[in-house]
Amino acid sequence: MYGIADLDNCYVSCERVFRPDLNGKPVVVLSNNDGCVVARSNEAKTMGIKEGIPYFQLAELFPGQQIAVFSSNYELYGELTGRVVSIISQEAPAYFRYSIDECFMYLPDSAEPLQNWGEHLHKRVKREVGLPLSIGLAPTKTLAKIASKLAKKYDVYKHCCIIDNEYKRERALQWCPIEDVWGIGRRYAAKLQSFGCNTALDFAKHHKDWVRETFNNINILRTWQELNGEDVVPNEQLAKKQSICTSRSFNGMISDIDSLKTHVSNYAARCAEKLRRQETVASTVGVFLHTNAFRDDLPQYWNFREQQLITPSNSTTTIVQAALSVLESIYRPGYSYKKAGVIVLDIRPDSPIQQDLFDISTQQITKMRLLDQVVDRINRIHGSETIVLSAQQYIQKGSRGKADVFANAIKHDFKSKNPTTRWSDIIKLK
DNA sequence: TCTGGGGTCCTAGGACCC
DNA sequence: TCTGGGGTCCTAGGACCC
Repeated sequence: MYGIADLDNCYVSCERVFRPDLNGKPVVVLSNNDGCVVARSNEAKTMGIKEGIPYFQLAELFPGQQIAVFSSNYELYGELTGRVVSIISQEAPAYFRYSIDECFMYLPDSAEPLQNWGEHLHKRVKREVGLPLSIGLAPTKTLAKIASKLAKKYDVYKHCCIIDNEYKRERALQWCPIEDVWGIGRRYAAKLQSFGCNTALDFAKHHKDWVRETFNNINILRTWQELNGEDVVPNEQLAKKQSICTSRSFNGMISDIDSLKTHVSNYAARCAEKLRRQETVASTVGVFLHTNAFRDDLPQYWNFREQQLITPSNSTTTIVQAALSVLESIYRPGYSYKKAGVIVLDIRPDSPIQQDLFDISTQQITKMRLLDQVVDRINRIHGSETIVLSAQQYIQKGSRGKADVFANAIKHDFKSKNPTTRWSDIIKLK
């Protein structure tokens, strides 16, 4: 039996942990740069606030309404959800983290009543972390996802819904709109609806050959099989990422290459750090650059290029150098850029690297490795960007203060504090 | 003024090999 | 007149997820 444990309205619920006064009220959390709505409380959903609407439209669309707004605070969400995963690791015999707010679990058939187990897990997470967790259990992951939606929607399930017989399966599929099925996105949903499939059940009742011929795609065939009770969606194979990307939209627009270099250096440094954290190296470094696609009044330019490293690496210095050289090759003056990003690819385990005959000496590699280790340690203890390469340093107009990395590049006007990770934000009781 | 960020997988088609 | 067959690898584009 598979289980999925899913936090309700994750970001909003995290914000409410330290703002219990907002329970029962409409709350939204915005994307980076306070761009658009990425999380909504149930009250905000009921009001009709759609996911993804730009923040600046909120006031126009819902004039005079009291809506609590937060910038995203990933430090907080990461820390709180980490606590939830730690509880799941104690309660579930096997699990894997699927996203920031979801864990798949595998539960062997046993005499233990699973309903009680699920309700216990929910209560424990609520008591110890303060976050609302919904649990769905079923013979396949796709059905478990549907069960968790039911668990969220109807109080009668007490936050844990189990699909464990044919009758419940049919009822659940009949209840579930086709576009809510895991693996059916907007495109497939529209196509299925054009064939009269409005619920998961309509789709599941079609013949397998019809699905094969109509879509000619293995993923949607698997979804169909899973809805019919066949466990075929592969379990997450690799915990390690095969590509790592760091990108940001700018607060405003940037035209000069020097500012772009600073940003790209920082994104590259983040990628290197992510590589080291998962003990891997990459052999390709790519950079992309965008103008603002929403501004049809301005000339548009988009480009992406990549470069092979002679020796696979996770060194900040090496990755930053490569990224900057790619940036220079794709940069075109005369445009206003809105977004840039660095992607590292061809990722493999960091151990016996094949040393290239023509690359820098082993001695130098060892030196850079030690430097990265020290920098990582200091940054971990004293906060994420205490030490940076000089290329990463933002030069503020008129001042040369401490590198204020990202902070002056991203807008977050409504950010909450970090009482669980920063001494300066710790909550004081009278 | 203002429109997110980070991933995975599949398929078709072209280049190239023997 | 008539121009094979089988395979791999790479890339771009499109779909999906949270």
